[in-house]
Amino acid sequence: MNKVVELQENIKNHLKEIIQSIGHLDDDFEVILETPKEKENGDYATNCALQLTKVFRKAPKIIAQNIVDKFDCYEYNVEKIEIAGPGFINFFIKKIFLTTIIKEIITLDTEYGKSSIGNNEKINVEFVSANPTGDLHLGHARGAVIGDALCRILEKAGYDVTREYYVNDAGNQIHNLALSTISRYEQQLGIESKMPEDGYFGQDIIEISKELIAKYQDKYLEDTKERYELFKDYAKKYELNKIKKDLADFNVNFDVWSSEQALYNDNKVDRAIDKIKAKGYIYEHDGAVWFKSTAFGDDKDRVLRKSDHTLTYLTPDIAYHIDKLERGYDKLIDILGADHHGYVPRLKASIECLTGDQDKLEVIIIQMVKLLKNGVEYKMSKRSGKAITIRDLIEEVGVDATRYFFTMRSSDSQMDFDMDLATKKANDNPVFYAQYAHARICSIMRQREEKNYHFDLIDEYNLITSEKAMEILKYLAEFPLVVAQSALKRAPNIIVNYINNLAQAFHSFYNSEKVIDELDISKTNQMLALVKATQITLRNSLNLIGVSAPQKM
RNA sequence: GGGGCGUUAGCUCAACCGGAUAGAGCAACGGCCUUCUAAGCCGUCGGUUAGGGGUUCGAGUCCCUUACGUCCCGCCA
Repeated sequence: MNKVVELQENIKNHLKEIIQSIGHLDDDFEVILETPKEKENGDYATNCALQLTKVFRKAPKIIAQNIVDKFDCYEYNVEKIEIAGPGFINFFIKKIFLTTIIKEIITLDTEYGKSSIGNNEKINVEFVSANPTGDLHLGHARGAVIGDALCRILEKAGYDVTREYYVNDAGNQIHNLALSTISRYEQQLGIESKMPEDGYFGQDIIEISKELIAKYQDKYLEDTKERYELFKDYAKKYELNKIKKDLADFNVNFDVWSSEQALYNDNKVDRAIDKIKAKGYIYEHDGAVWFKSTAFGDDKDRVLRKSDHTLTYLTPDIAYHIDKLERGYDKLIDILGADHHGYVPRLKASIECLTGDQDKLEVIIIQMVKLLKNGVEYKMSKRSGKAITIRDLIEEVGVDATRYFFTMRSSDSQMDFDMDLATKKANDNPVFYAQYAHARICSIMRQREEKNYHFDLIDEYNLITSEKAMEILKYLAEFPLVVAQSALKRAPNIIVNYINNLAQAFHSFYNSEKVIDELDISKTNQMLALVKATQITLRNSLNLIGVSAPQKM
């Protein structure tokens, strides 16, 4: 906890003591200290007097006055304290105190922003998990970006994070992938062959068939089990490798790739059914095996084993979640597309049934992305072969811009992705605003080296006093709190807002005062330290959303 | 019919546990490069927070309701 954050905590505790001393003994009462929107309203403000009107049966301003009378300004580095509006208490912190953050940031460097609110809790974040049957599209890209940013943020906030991708390498869609590959293979060899109705019509399947021909020529024209298995595995691997490469190029990396097929191989799927059965929530009806999920809040019971004895998608997925929990995670987070939200209650029902605690699973729903091209909606379809893929985004829009664009929106609002805007007008993208601030600082630092100025790590920077500089300092100091809040709310977009605010504060500062003043060496040294601290914080915050911090632009 | 998410400035979106005068960017308009990067800064314009009701000292935020958009409601995955 840095000194500024510590001060906030101390002020809160002090206020609570005062409130208790004047008669409100409720230990659960929490004093809220917030940063007012308007600068005139101080560095921090509390509404506690307003909240206490009912307890004390007095006007809020009188209560506020009672509190203010007892407040020890000297001890808490408060320069001025005042009562404003309906009864807010506003605190103005001594400027010199805010500058103590500079030394701390420079000392911590890449570590700055860390906190321990996560308490090393083991948390598993599963995201993307697209079927290995084609390219990752726009929706996957959004999920990938938000999932990855969330993981980075959780780690910074002190969680022990595992990034996991669940590969659906069994089931119907893989069957169709195999049939599609066989069909393309035959077509490439000049044989008339019909694609399956639910087949995959993308260019990638044709590529796979070409590779198979290069490898085996026309050896597999006969319809055999061997051919089916071989082509299936080949296509699966091809698609999965492509996904892995696309994600890696998108700056998204996973710790664990879990296979659905492996769950079958290890007999974990049958065991999952047995476990539910042992709890007494399995019954048979119309020749199928059902899970009585309505007992756990689902709106209808779910089939686990169909009357043709094959399993539904849900069954291995239950086994998968049980497996994750057995691997020792305190919490599972699934990041799912909005089209799967109806699936959540049944999954949670299974967790509730088997562990008695459905809150072990947390689901983040990512709303749909609508693609616009030339002003009209461009339907995404994995099978049309015409959809915009994650690869297209990397090449046409760029990794940084795409990541920034997806992260800046809250995951529960739908968004339009305007292809023309994202590509043609790339320079207007807000990501450049933040990166530019960083590049400007780097430029100052280059000058520093040329002119051989240094900045010493002193405790108090007495020559930094301007309003613009104070604005920056306040943002710098709250960074660890912002990260913590972003982690707790599972909301990476909070970081983007923060980056924007900090960049703005810096640009404004930059335009109003010179950092390097050749006539005032000691002030220059102090200003350089402030700028350095800003650079570190900008870079660390950009890093949380996987966006680069360029030296030059 | 049931449910999830959304509806805030012309457009795209913010708004911390219910707080003070609802903020940014884009667009429009007017200024600022002899000075560390003008991909920037400063200013102007822009709002019945979809409509209605309720809760209270106080509501964009909580509750009810209506409308609209979107997604889901399978022994598909």
